[in-house]
Parts: sequence; C-alpha cells; structure tokens
Amino acid sequence: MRENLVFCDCDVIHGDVVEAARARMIDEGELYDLADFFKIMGDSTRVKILCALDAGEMCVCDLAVLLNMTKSAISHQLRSLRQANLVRPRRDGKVVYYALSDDHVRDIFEKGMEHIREVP
Amino acid sequence: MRENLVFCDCDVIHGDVVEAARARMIDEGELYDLADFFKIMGDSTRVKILCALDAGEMCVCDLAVLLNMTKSAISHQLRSLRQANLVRPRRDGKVVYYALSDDHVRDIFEKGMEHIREVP
DNA sequence: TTGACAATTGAGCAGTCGTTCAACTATAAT
DNA sequence: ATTATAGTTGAACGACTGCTCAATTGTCAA
Repeated sequence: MRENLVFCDCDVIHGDVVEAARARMIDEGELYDLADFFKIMGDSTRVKILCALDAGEMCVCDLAVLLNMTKSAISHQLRSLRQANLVRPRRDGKVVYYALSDDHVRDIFEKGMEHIREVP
Repeated sequence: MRENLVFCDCDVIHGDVVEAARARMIDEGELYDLADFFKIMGDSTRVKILCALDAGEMCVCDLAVLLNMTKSAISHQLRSLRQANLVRPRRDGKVVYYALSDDHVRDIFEKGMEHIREVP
C-alpha cells in the first residue's frame, strides 16, 4: 500500500476503506469501456439521433432534415454510434437506413431520464 | 416542413417518417440535460470515483490514493459530480467525505455493463 | 458511360475537457 | 498566533471532439 504514496500528494487517512474499495472495484478495462460507452451517449446530437431511431429506422437524409443538420455531420455521428454498436445500417439501393441495434439503449435512456427528472 | 430544406443539404426522402419521429421526440431541453448527464458519466476518472463510492463513502484523500491521482484532480472531478447531483459531500472536521447521492447511478452502471458485455 | 444523388471520408478549425500547478480557504492542534 | 493538513479553486496547457468543407464512393437511371 505504501507505494501509492509515491504517486499521491497526501497520506492515507483510511487505509482499510481504500483497500476495501480497491477489492470491490470493477475490472479497470471494463471501467474504461463503460466510460467510453457513456461518452458516446454524452452528446446531444447523438442522443437526438438515438431518440429519433427509437421511433423506427431512418435514413441519413431523414435524420439530417429532422435535426436541421448536414448529412455529413449526421454521418460522422452515425459512424461513432455504429462503432459503439448502438445503431445498425441497412442499405437499400442508394439509401442507407439506420436502426437501434440494442434494447439497452432504451433502458439506459429511461434510467437517465429518471435521474434528471428527479433532481431539482 | 419545407422550411427545413433551407438548413439541410438534401431533399426529404420520407417526410412521413420524419414527421412521425418529430412528433415522438422527447423535449429538446430534456435531451440536452440527458446528454449532459451522460457526459458526466463519460470519463474514466469519474466512473472510477463512482465505482469506488459504491463501496461506501470516502474522503478526497482516500480517492486520491486509490486512483493514484492528486487531490486537486480528484477534487475537480468531484465538483463535476457534485454539480450533477451524483455525489454528496459531508464535512467532518478537516475531512470531507463523499457518497453517492442517487440510486440511479447503480442502475445505469448495470445497464451500461450489460451493454458492453453483450457486444463482441 | 454519363449524370445525379445518398452517403462516407479526411483534413482543418474552433471550442471543450482533464490535468497540472500554484495559491488559497477551512479546520484542528500546538 | 502559528503551523500543519484536507480540500478547493482558477489559470494555463495539451489533448480531444464535433462540425464544416471538399473530395470521393456507391448505386441507380437515362
């Protein structure tokens, strides 16, 4: 435990608490993945896209019209959402339709809403 | 609907879909709040802090030792978490203890975990 | 094959974010 | 009062992010 003091600018006040917390900590890699996942949800444009797709699949152009943004901007964000496995593309001719790829999104949306609505 | 074309660089392909989505969209203000909330969760340091506090309240110094970071860096992040109503401070003498202020955090953590574990 | 349009991509820019650093406040002990 | 320690704060710096713009790909129709 002492070796932590090398990197920290203070003494350990509650060594037992720290060790207990350390023992219960989720795997560090998973925590990074979790943060990355929330990071994707942490942008209003992407949140709007997800909210829109919750009503049914839409093409890039539809989303651009709905959100008053360029296709390019939408496409960039859809790329992030695709890489995070939150949306799924389906090509039909020249048009690419996007849909939610995961039911968890809905759940997480709801939990988030509960939180922000409960707080003054 | 036509006025959107002024700001968009494409034609409306599925006007009915767009209108249906628009009608079902969550209030714009709430969507921004939601994105802000996820933004707070979208940082590995803050996720680690929340994960640690899930084991019980801790002081700034304990968190600094646990995460191998300076008190200053931790304090800055706790400020964000405080403002988002995710943690609650309790002063006892010179020491300030922080605790989770909301049960939703746990739920959202779990939902997020489900998502990242289910995806290859 | 040529033209048109949906969509994607990469470079670049402006704005945001997290950490560091130094200065500061608050509380307690001597 | 002085000193020490826990914590906070603001400025500054580098890294990251989201949008724009221009160029490009993919698909269809003429």
